[in-house]
Amino acid sequence: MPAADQPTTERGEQTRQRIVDAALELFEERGYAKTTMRAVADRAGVSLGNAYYYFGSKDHLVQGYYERMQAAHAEAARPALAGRTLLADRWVACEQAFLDVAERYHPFAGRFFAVAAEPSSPVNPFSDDSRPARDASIDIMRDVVTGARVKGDARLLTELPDLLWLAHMGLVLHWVHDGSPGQRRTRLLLRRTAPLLERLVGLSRLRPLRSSVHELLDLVADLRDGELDGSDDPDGAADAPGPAAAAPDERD
Amino acid sequence: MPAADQPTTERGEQTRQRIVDAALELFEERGYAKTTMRAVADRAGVSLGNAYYYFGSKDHLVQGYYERMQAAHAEAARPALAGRTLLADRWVACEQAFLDVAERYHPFAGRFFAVAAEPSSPVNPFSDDSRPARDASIDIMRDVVTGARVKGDARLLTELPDLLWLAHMGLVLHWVHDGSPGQRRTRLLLRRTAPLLERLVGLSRLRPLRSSVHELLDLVADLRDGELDGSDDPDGAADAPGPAAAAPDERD
DNA sequence: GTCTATAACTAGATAGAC
DNA sequence: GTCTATCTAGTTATAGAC
Repeated sequence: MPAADQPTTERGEQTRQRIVDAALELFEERGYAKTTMRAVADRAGVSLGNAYYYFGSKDHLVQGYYERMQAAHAEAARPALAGRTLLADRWVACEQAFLDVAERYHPFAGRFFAVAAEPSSPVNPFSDDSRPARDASIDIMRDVVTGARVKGDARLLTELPDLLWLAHMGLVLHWVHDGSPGQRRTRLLLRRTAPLLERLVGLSRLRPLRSSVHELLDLVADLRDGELDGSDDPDGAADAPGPAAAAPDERD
Repeated sequence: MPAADQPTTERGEQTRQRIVDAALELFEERGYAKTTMRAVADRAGVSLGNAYYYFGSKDHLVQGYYERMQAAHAEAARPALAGRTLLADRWVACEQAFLDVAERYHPFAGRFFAVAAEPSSPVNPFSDDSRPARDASIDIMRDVVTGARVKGDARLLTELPDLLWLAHMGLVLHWVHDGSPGQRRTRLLLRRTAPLLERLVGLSRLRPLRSSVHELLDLVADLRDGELDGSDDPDGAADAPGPAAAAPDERD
C-alpha cells in the first residue's frame, strides 16, 4: 500500500496536508458519516483515487486529527500548569486543557474513538505505531507529577505518569460518551475525582494501603513486559481455527 | 419500520433467529468485515431486503452476538459460583467463566468491540438499547456479591454489583487487546487483581478510606442521574418523528 | 397490518492508464 | 503521483403476498 506514513517528495507532503485539512473541515461541517471521500478529494483539489494513494481508507484520515489534538493539548497544557504546585490542581488543569482543545471535535470524536479502539488499528493508543504519540502524552503527565509538591510512596510516584496517562484514557472514554452540553458531566467527573487522587497518593505510604499499592505496581510491570499491546499482528492466533481454508485476514 | 425489538408473530421470530444464526456462523467463519449482508441473507434463506426488515443495519446483527454471549456467560457462571463464599473467589470464577465462553470469538471480538465503542452505536454497552443485556449482566454481578460472605461499607456493598460490572467492562477492554495465547495475560490480570478487590472492600470501613469511598459513590450516583449514557438520540430515527421524513442524524 | 422479495442507489475501495 | 473507470457491498425504495 501507499505511503501512509511519510510521503517521499515535497509536493507529496503538500498534497497530503491539503487532504487532511479538507477532511477535518468537512468532519467539522457535517460529521464523519456524512463526509464522503469524494467530497474530501474535491475540496482538496485531487481525484478520489489520489486521496486513496495517501490514505488507505477513510478511517486513516482520523490519524491527522489525532496528531493535531495531541500537539494542541501539549501546547495548551504547559501554560495551564504554570504556577500550580498541588498535584490535584495540576491534574485538573492538564485535563481541562484537553477538554477545551478537544471540544470542537467532540461531535465526531466517537468515530475516532471507535477506530482507535480496534486492536489491529494503527491508531489504537496501545499499539506500537502509536508509541511516539503515547510517549508525548505521557511526557505531559510527567510534567504534571514532577512539578507538584507531593508526598507519597516512592515507587508509586515513579509510575504515576504512566498511571495518569491511563486515567487520561479513561477520562477520554467518558468524554466520548458524554452527551451533556459542553461535556459538563466529564468536567464534573474530573473535578471530583482529583481530590481523591491526591488523597490516595498521600495514603499510599500508610500501612494498610502500601502493600496493595505495591502489588498493583508489580502487576502493571508484569503486564507491560511482553509489550503493552500484545496484539497488533492481525491475528497472531491464526493457528486455532479450521484445517485448510484461506488465511482470512480481518484487516478491514 | 423495522421491528428491531420484538417481532410480532411466531413465524417472524423464527426468521429473525435464522438470520442471527447465519450471521454468527459467518462471523466465525470469515470475520465481521468479510461477511456481507447478502451472504447472511443467503445462508438464512431470506432475501436481502428481508434481512433489513429485521435488522436495521449490519451493526445491529452484532447485538445477537452480545445477547448470546451474555446468556452463555450467565449459564456458565452459575455452576462456577456454586460453593464459593469468598468474594475474590466468586469474582474470579465469574470472570473466568466469561473468558472461557468468549475465547472462541476472540479473533473477531476486536471488530465488535470497535463497533460497540461508538457512542451512537445501538450496541454500545452504555446505550439505552443495551439496557436489557446490561441489566442481565449486572444481575450476574449481584449474584457474585450476595453469595459472598463479606464485610465492608454498607453503601459500597449496595453499589458493588454496578461497580463490578464496570470492572467487567474494563477486563473485556484488556481482553480484546490481549494477543497472548489463550488470553493468558488477561487471566493473570484477573487473578492478581481479585485479592486487591477483596482487601479494598474490607478496608472500606476503616477511617482513612471510608470518606473517600463515599465521595466516590456520591459521584457515581450523580453521574448516573441524567442517565448513564447521555446519548444524543437513542433511536429517534426509527420512527418517523415529525413533519418531514428526513431526520438527518449523524448515525456514523 | 405483517411479512417477503426485487431493483436501484450510494459511497468506500481498487485497477490500471498516463 | 495523479487520474478515470469500475467494482463491491451497505442501504433504501417499493411493490406485492400472507
